[in-house]
Amino acid sequence: MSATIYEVAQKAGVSTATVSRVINHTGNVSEKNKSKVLQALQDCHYTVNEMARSLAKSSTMSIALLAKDIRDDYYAHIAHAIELSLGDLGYFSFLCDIGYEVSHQVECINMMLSKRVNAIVLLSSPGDDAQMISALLDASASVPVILVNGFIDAPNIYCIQRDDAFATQECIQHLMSLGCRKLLFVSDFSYSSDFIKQQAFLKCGRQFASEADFTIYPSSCNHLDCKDVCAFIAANPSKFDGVIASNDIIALGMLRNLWKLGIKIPQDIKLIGFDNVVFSSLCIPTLTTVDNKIDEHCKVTSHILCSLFGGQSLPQHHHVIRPQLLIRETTAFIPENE
Amino acid sequence: MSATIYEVAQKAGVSTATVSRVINHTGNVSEKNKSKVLQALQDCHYTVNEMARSLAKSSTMSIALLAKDIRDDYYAHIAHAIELSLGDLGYFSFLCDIGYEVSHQVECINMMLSKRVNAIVLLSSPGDDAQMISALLDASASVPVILVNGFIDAPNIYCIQRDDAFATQECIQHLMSLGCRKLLFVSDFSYSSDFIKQQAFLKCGRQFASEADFTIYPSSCNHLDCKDVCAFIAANPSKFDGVIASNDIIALGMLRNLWKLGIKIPQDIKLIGFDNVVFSSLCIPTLTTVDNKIDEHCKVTSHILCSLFGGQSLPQHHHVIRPQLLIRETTAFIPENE
DNA sequence: TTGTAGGCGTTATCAC
DNA sequence: GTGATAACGCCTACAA
Repeated sequence: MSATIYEVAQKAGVSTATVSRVINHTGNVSEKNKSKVLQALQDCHYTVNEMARSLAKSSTMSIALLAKDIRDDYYAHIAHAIELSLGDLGYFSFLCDIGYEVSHQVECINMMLSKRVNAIVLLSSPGDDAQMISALLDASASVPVILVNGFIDAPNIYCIQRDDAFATQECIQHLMSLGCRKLLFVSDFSYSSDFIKQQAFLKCGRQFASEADFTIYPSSCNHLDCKDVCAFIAANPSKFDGVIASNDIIALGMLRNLWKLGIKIPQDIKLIGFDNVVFSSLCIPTLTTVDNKIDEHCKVTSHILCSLFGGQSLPQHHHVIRPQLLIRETTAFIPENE
Repeated sequence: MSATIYEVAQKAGVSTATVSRVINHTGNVSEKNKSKVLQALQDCHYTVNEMARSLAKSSTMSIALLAKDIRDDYYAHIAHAIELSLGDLGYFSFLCDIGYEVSHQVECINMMLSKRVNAIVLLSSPGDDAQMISALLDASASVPVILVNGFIDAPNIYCIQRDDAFATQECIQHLMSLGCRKLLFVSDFSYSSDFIKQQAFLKCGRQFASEADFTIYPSSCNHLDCKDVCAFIAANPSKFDGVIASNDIIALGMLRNLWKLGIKIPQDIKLIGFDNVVFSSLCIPTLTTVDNKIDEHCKVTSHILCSLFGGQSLPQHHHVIRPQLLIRETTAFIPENE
């Protein structure tokens, strides 16, 4: 148990008001009293009680970062950057795992309201669950809500969205420019972004219906069970010439499994992933992938929060970030006569 | 601004005590009053103020998880698991980035004390900085401190350490059993565990001095600039037959770069990494690596915290976890006559 | 079963 | 410059 301000005041022979002034550098205190207080503070091993302080000031100077799964590299990076930039502003931010279960997610949001945080940043799509959306709307009534990769159109909710549809289009255009005409989309459908990519893929399919084939692999895949897709591809060797995987882990799993099946990349099939994980540039051949522009996410998020706390109103509630296609060896151009 | 308990009491026509009883399911309240309160709670959009509650109960039911860098997969996993198991106990835990700068780390620890958390879990070695150790000792005077991969011998400090020396020994034994006699250790020396591995490597070097050569690559390496080591190896083709990299990223970087230089793995050189990252089983050839047994870390950490909060005293303050060598293709045995 | 009132540790507004 | 003292919102004996 740390000492209270009373004990310090008593030991220093002054009032609690004076002690408070010294602690917070507010108001004038005579040098003599100041040093007495400083000494007493030391002697008592005093640590301020933030509960009491927050209660008295009715402000916590804290921000909650909520993620479904902090093990996700993408969100860990964003969280890290936000913590840094907000720390500079004097705000304390912390990260919470809210899990995949909606009821628990809602509980966490309410918990944050109980803790009287100054803002809630949701690092992941709220999905389309009505309960979750309603919880966020409720929250936005008392505190600004930032959605990183989600969208809710409401007064106190600010959204930053990655344009996955655009990125998917870029992938397709790239593949087609290389001569691919038989495209396959593979995903584990565990993120809402997977569906956005799928929709964009289908849309391009309709757009280019006369020029190329667009297929969606119907089962969910991850790096462990991508053997099924690969076997499927190997069984129909001439059916596909370009594959888009919704993330690098799947792509890398496929890269290995297709290699084992004797399918050459990029000669036989070209392959693209998403996320630009470290290993995408270490594999053989290096993986063409999409960079999520995490830095930009962070910049925008920080900017929103800073403006908000700086008392400025933000006209723009919806920010779109365009990912960038990184062309590497899995989509290298191979001249026909080779 | 959420309503206070007073407003709810007034609206329901009861006292604040009754409202509090309803909120906390403590004490008996007549059905009639209960429903009145419940209704008022709804009408006022009441959210409990945790600051006030914590102050009154002088307990926050919360635990701080501190990490130098939450982007580190290893710690993100541990943090995730701890959050889950503590949530079941009714404790709220949150993760904070404390950065690499000692002064900031100390600040964060003190901030946690101000917040009156019930425990501090440091997810990463405190290093040997005197300031940091002193801060942790101070903290342990008022709250239990758990060190995941660190060691300080003090009453209220509990330590969980990964036995990296043991793991390194295992790697060396494995390589020697395959006939390797010219071993190289490569690291980026950014973690304290890197030094432990290096020490263990040197110790084995002395132990097996008559049988084999042990070399430590003097510069710091990561996946980007591991080209230097690889060039060095290529320039002295017969000088090394086994490489231990202190983490998988370096190992995977080397795997690619050695391949580009025409050095065959495992035929020419055998390679081992550390951490068992996802891609270690997706690369070609698959990487022999060391699994950190994250699940065990979590189990032990959770167990310590549960016992502590359950009021039990823990005789054992130091837990050691043995990593496990996973033998894969980069150390496959190649018969001599092949 | 219910209400009153004191206390949790700070901050901040007054007088002095 | 300094010191009472009233908030801040909630919990919990204690009394009724």
